[in-house]
Amino acid sequence: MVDCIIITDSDDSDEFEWESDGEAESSSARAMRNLDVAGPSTLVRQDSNGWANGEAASTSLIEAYAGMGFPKERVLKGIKEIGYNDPNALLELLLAYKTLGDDDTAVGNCSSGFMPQHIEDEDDLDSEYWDGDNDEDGGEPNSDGSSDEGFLRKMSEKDKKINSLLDMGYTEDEANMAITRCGVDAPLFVLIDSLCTSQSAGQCEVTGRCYDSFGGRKKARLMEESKKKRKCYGGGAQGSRSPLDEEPMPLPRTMVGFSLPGYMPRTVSRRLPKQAWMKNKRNQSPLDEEPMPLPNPMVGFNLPGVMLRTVSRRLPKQAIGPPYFYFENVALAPKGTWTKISRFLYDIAPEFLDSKYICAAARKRGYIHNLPIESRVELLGRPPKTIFEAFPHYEKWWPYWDHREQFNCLLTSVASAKITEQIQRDLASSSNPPPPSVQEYVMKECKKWNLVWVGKNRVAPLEPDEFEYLLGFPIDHTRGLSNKKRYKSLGNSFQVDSVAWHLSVLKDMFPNGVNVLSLFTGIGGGEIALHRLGIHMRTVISVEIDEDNRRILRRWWNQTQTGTLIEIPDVKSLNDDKIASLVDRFGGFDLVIGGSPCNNLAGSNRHHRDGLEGEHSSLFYHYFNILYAVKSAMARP
DNA sequence: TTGATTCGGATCTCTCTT
DNA sequence: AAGAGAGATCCGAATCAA
Repeated sequence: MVDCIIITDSDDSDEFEWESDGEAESSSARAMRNLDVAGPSTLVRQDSNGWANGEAASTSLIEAYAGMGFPKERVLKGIKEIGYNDPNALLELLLAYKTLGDDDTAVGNCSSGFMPQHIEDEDDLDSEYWDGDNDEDGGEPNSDGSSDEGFLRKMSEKDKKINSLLDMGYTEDEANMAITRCGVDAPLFVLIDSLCTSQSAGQCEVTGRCYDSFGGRKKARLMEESKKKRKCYGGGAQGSRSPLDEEPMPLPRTMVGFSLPGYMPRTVSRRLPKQAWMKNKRNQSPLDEEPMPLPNPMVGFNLPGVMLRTVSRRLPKQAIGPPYFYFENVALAPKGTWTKISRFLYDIAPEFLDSKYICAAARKRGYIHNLPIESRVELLGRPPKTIFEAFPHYEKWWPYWDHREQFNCLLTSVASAKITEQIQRDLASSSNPPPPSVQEYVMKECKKWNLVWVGKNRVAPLEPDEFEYLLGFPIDHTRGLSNKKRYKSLGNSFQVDSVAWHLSVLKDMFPNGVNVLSLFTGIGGGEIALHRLGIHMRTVISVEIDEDNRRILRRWWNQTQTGTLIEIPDVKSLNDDKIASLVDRFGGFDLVIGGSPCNNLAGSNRHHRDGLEGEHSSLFYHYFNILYAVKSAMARP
């Protein structure tokens, strides 16, 4: 029994130095952000209009919307029409502009392509599953045509299709589910196949405990039908078995599949032409999930300082905390991955957020959580949103033809000297400005590797401490490791400000602090987010396989925290008994947080992008298992 | 159809330690 | 000399937006 490595009680929170000596001129800005003052004063609460502390909205507002991808001219035009006082209406107008292109005249009659106002509709629809209450019509979550006539026509079509499916022996639930999933315009055969697919997928070959929310009502029928209907996909190819196969794997609690409360309308309007659909089907195993479209822009449910229309999502009863949970992974995972993850996590819609709306570097991530999403609070000391805000000293050598304002995703490795030297040679032997072909090559490499200009014709990768700064970590947080290791650990971590935005709702809910179960802790992005929010961590059970990462967290903990840190190296060792014992010992967990390994999901993995069943990414199922075990242990009297 | 983006990995060489 | 560890240098494709 060596699992519990360390229990630490530290009482000194003032000695840690965020700032290293001899920083370049940007260090003052960095120091400002890294003044690690926890507590209410670090928070900026938004007023009812969504403006932080009633902040004036003029220039920063325009910049904020421009940062979201809206042309400044249109922002100005929108402000002329709406004024500053109603950001929700303004955003809606901008989205309408975007939807309609330049045809502004029709704005008044059009709903936007992705606004969360549809969420409640879908929510209602889905909540029928949670409540087992079918007495309401599922409704049509979204439609471009908003006229009454169009609406009635669609409802009539829908009724016809529901009746057809009822005649075939499907239940009203299933019929509604298929229409929700495929759209009311989908041909009948598409609806039938979607039911066939979801049933066979839902049954898959997983055995063991079952958390079927249908309460067994349909199970026998599903078992029988899935066997029968799998034939339509030509046999039993079930894909490769995961390393976890020897362990009983609970089924997802529901098999609702693609009907996601809180998810965007595009989810339910995916319609493929028959041929494309057939082609698509041929390339998928019966277990493949429907793809989940990503929102564009990827702004999550709301952003600091720019509140969208108030989003109120209703979670399934089983998903409601305690414990609260927070799961993170790459947004651009292989097709169907997020649908599957969501299916395992109460069918909660992922919140897709690109951190470029929070900081100066892109980081497209999906977050599934059961946290409230209203009344989020922004950290004081907003992170820089552009490259020059973050590193003003680079402006000196930045050529005018490099138009980057933000970095791409910070990965786990950086460019070698060979690349930067090649760039230097090419530029030195070119005219000034260099010819378009050279510019194109240089820019491609700069974007690919996040290179910065550090001298005449000279580019260089970001330093590890610059990674730390951009990702919201204290400067020198990972110092002491090799550079290679620092890049790797940082590249695998959270963007702290983004996560803090989501977790900020816990501040008022747990004035006495939280007990945290932290899975795949890494270098402690979640813990640092909580700390920067001024949320006291009474206990953190941290599960992290890498000794270097554990050491970094331990060092940070000892210098900033007064609570108890318990480290567990291997997530696989955290069985139900151990979880029950921890729950007993600490009185349960308030937060279960973690981002499971993305190795097999990430686009830059050329060798083993094997999806959720890959060697590392399949550890997601441990997150799922552990969450359910915690919930189960906490439910016991 | 094209272009842009992407929490990576295998293998080699170099350096340091024993 | 052997081994360990760090760094360097290769290596496309899935996915999505335009």
